[in-house]
Amino acid sequence: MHQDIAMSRRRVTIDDVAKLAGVSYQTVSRVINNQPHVSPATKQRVQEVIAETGYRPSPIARSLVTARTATIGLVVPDISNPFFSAIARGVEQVAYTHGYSVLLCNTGEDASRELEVLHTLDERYVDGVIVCGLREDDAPLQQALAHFRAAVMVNRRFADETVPAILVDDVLGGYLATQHLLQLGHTAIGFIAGPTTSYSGIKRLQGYEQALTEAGIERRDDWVHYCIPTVAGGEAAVHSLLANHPELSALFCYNDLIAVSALRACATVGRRIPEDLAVVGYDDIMLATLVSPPLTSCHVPRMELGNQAVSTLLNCINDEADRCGETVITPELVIRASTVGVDLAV
Amino acid sequence: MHQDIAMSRRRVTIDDVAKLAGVSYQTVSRVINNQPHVSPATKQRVQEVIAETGYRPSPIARSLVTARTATIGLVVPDISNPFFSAIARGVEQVAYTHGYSVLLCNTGEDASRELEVLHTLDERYVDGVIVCGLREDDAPLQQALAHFRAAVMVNRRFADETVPAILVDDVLGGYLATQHLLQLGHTAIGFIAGPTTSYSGIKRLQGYEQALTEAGIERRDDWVHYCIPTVAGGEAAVHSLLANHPELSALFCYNDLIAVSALRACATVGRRIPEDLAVVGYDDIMLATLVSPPLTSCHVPRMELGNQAVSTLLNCINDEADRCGETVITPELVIRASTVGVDLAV
DNA sequence: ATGAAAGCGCTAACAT
DNA sequence: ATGTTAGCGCTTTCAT
Repeated sequence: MHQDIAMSRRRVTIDDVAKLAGVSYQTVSRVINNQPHVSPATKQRVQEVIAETGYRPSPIARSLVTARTATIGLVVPDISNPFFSAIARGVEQVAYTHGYSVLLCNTGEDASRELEVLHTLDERYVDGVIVCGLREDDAPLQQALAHFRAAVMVNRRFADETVPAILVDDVLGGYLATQHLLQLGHTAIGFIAGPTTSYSGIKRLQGYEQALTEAGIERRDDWVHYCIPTVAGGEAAVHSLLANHPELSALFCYNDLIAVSALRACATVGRRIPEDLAVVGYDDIMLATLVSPPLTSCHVPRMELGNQAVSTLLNCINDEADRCGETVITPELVIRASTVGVDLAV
Repeated sequence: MHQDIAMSRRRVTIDDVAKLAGVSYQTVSRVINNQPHVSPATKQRVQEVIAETGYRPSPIARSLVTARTATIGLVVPDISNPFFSAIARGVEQVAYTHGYSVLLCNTGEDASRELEVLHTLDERYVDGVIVCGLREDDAPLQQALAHFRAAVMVNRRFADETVPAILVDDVLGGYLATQHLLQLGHTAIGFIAGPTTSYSGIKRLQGYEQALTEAGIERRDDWVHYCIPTVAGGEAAVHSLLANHPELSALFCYNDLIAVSALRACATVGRRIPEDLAVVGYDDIMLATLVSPPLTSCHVPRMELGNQAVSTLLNCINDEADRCGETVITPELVIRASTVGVDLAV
C-alpha cells in the first residue's frame, strides 16, 4: 500500500521533508521562510532534502493561513485593444518581478460585468486590483473596490480621491497638440473630440481651448465635433466638419483612429496633407507610424501606466501609504509628416 | 471582546452560517454544493442566512482540499502583440463562462522565462495551461508541460502529439493567397517569407509552392526572401527582391506588416498598387483595412483560437479525452484593393 | 436527513 | 535552537 515518496505521484509536502531530514516540520517551515533560530547544520540538511525531493511549498495552504495570495486582479474593458494590452504588459512585468501573479479579467465594455468580475476577484482573495477605464456610475464601482485590501485605477478617478489613480495629463496633451499647430501658423483649428462622455476627451478639449486662448484666438463651438472614437465613427464627423468649415486649415483628433479617418476623408476630396490640412492624432499607436503620411500624435506611455499602477498597488498592499496618491503621467508630442511637410519617418 | 459578525470586518465563514441557521456546518456545505440529503426546509433556512450574511465560500480553503483552483494559466510571448491579445480575449471569454479565471503570463519572447512562468503556474496549482507560440527547443517545454493536469498549445505542436494543439491551417492560407494571385493572371509571384525558423512561415511557403505547382509554374528559389516580420524588417527584403526581379508582378507576404513595407517600397519607387504590383498580406490585422490601398489578406480568426484552446483544455481537465487531439482552424482570404483594382472598402 | 471527526499543507503562537 | 499545539475554512468519509 505504502509508496515511496519518490515514486509517488503525490506532491512532496512539508511533512515529507521534515521526516527525511529528521526534524519537525516547523523547522522546515523556518528554513523555507528564512526565519532565524535554525542552526546552520540543520538548515543545510533541510535544504539538501528540499533540493533532492524538489519540494516547493503550497501557496494554497500558505494563503489559507496568511490570507494573502500574491495575486492581483487586472480589470480591462478589452484586452484586445492595444491601449489596454500595453498596460497589461506593463502590469505583468512589474508584478512578476515582485513575485505577484496577475488574474486577467475582461469586461467587454460592460459595466455590470465589471462589477461581476470584481466580485469574482474578491472571492478569490486577490491582494489588490487594478481597474482600467470605462466611464460609468462611480458609486457601485467605488463600493465594490472598498472590499479589497488595495485598489488602483488607471485613467479614471473618483472625485474624493479615495482610490489611488494613475492618470494621463490629457489637458497637457491637448495643449501640446494645439500649440504645435499654432506654432506652424494655423489659426483655424478644428477638434474632433471623441465621445461626449469621455473623461479624457473633456480634458483634451480643455487643453485645446487653453492653447487657443493663450494665442488670443476665439474658441468656436462649431469647430468642435464629437464622435465614436473609431475610424468608422470619425468618418462622418470629419466630413461634416470639413464641409461646413472650409476655413479650417488644421485638425486635432481625439485619437489616432479618428485621425486616420481624416486622412481618408482628405484623400477622397483631394485635399493634401499637410499642405491643405494639418492633422494631429492622439495615443501614438503603431498605426500612426504606418499610415501615409505618418501621423503627428500625442504619445501616451502605456506600459508606463501599467508599471506605475502595480508599483502603487504594491505600496498600498504593504501599507506604504506615502505612494498611494494620484500619479500623473506626462504625454509627449511626436511630430511626423501629417503636420510638417517633410516625411521625417523616411 | 466578542464582536457581532455583522459588525466585524472578518469574512463570514461556513461556521458562522451554520450557527446562525442552527445546523452543523456540514449541512451548510451540502447546501452550497447542491448535494442531496438536505430537507427543503433546512435548505431554505440556510440559503436565507447565506443571503443575509453575504457569505461566499473561500476558494482557497476549497482548493486546499479539492486540489483544484478553477484557474488556468495563459502563457504568451507578448500580450501587447495584437495577435496574442486577441487570443487572450478569446481565452478569457470562454474561461469566465465556465467559472475559470485566467492567470496571465508574459514571457517577453524569452524561452527561459517561458519555463520560469510555467514553474510559477505549476506552484500555483493551476488546473491547466495554454501556451502560445514561441519556437524553441521542444524537450524542456514538453517536460515542463508534463507537470500539469492539462495543457494545450496554440499555433505550435510537438511531433508526438502528446499535447493537444490548436493550429491554423497555414498551408491552406498560403495556397489561397497564391491561388488568388494566379487567378488574377499573375505568373511571377514573389514570397516574402518571414523568419526562416518560423513554423507557420514554412507552412505558408508550402501552400505557396503547392499553388504554383498546380498551376504548372516553376517555383524559383530567388523569388523567395526571408526577413524579420515587421515593417522595418520587411523593407530591405522587399526592396532587394523587387530590384533584382522586375519580372515579379505580385507579392505574397508572410504578414500584414511586411505587406505594408511593400506598399511603402512601391510608393517610394513609383510603382502603383495593384496595377504594377499586387500585394497579399496575412493575419488580417486592423491595419490591413486602414492602409491605402487596403490589403488583401489571409484572415486568421484569433479569438476563435483562444476559444478553442480553452474548450479543449477544459475537456482535458475533465477527462473528456475525446476532444483532446489537434484542432485545425481554417483561415479565409479577404480580398481588398491591394490585389483588385477597385477599392472595395470604399 | 443530519452531525461528528479527520485532514488538506501550511504558519503562528507558545512551549521547552 | 527546536518541537508541540492550534488553527486557517473547507470537503470527505463515516456514524447516527
